[in-house]
Amino acid sequence: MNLTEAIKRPTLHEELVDRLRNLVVEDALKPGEKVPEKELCESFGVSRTPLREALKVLASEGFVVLQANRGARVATVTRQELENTFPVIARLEQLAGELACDHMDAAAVAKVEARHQEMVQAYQARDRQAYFQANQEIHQALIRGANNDILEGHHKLLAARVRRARFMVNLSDERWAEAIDEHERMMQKLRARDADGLGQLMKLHMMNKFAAHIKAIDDRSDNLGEG
Amino acid sequence: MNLTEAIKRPTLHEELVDRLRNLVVEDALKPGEKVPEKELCESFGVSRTPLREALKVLASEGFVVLQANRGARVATVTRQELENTFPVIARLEQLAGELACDHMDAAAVAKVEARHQEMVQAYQARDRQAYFQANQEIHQALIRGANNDILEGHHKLLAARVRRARFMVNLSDERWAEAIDEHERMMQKLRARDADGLGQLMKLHMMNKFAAHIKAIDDRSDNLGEG
DNA sequence: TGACTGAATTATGAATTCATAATTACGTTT
DNA sequence: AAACGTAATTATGAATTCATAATTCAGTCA
Repeated sequence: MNLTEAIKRPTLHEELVDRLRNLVVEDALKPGEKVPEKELCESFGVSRTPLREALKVLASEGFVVLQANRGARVATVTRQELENTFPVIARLEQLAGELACDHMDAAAVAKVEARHQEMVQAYQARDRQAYFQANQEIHQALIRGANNDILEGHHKLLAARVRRARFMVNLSDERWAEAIDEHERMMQKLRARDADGLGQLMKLHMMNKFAAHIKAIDDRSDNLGEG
Repeated sequence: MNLTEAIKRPTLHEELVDRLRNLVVEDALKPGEKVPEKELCESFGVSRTPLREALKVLASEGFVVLQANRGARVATVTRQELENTFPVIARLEQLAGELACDHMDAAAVAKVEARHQEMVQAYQARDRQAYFQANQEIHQALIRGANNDILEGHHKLLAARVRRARFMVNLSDERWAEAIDEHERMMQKLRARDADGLGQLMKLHMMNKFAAHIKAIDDRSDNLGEG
């Protein structure tokens, strides 16, 4: 055992990147808006240099777009981008499911079981907030259980990139019931340590989730007469 | 048709990020070395501000690691990281293969065919340089053919991250012959527009490539007595 | 009144400066 | 001579400054 663990104090730079990314993901900065450098500097109490460094990083992650001599704007997530991102996330989740079956220990599986029960209860109570929370924790636990930093990192970025889309659409009752059922089957595969099975289900679950998402967006567009 | 296409002059920032990343990928800056801020500033003719911005981006991409108050070092690609990265790339290639079958037009397929022939000829001439070149172009064309920017971007990053590993190991004659055979079968699937088939083969091809890679590394370690 | 011109203002990109942390060099002590 | 402690030097992170590009706004002319 190593007693001299490296001290992990987050640097100003990382801190700024995280805070800024959250502003975008949590929708405090709206898509298309220009990023108010000055105000952010004041509210964070830093000068422009570290803030701009953070913006460059966020740009490389796709959360903002830089326009030469015109600063940064919050990236808009287009329909096309959603459709491109979804399958990639689905494949990463598939891989994660396979690896998680092999790598998670009993304690980790038990934790997922617990979250799963919480999620089912949230569903029965029709508590969307609690449902989303438990749902996200389950997926995170499975990704984490895959024990693959690269996979986790890329998944995290992609998931954050489309998370904002969640604010846009409501989960239909029908889809909600389906999702619960899919999760139930996923748990069965996990208990049985059926790696390929869990992977397949997770991929399918994601693609279904995304299809419902896209459908909800389309329906709303129709209502607004946007073709 | 739009005659007023936006002028795409690469900004100093992007230019720097690309140049620096190339220094790492092409092994001009060796893993573990500290990044010589001063010299790079002089050789690029820029001040520290934009260079450091670029370093932050490279850090988020994983090519360098930042140590608080101790600057940047070129990231070392560990065995563990290779083993984590390979399966992720393989899944992305699988998805790319499936999408490419659906999206590539006849001209694009013809181009891949041509590169494939060049690659086979390079193999027959045992011209490793030409082989690697053609091989990479084929994979890039298939990824591009998937017509999915998100997929392409993440694949590009991951591929660049492990590309340096190519410098470390030699392709064995046995594996070389296998690889050619796998590519031949991939072409058949592409011609037949068998999306799932091509995806499966591309995943398999990647995993085989990586297994050979790992084996070569292990063999060399054995020779050096590194256990 | 509305579109155009050009000066004033502001925002942006990049260099420079400054405070501080880390490293090195040196002298002291045992 | 080796190890420790301290001063000098260097490197780093971040603020500030500066030159330039973009935007705004007032004034002019059709």
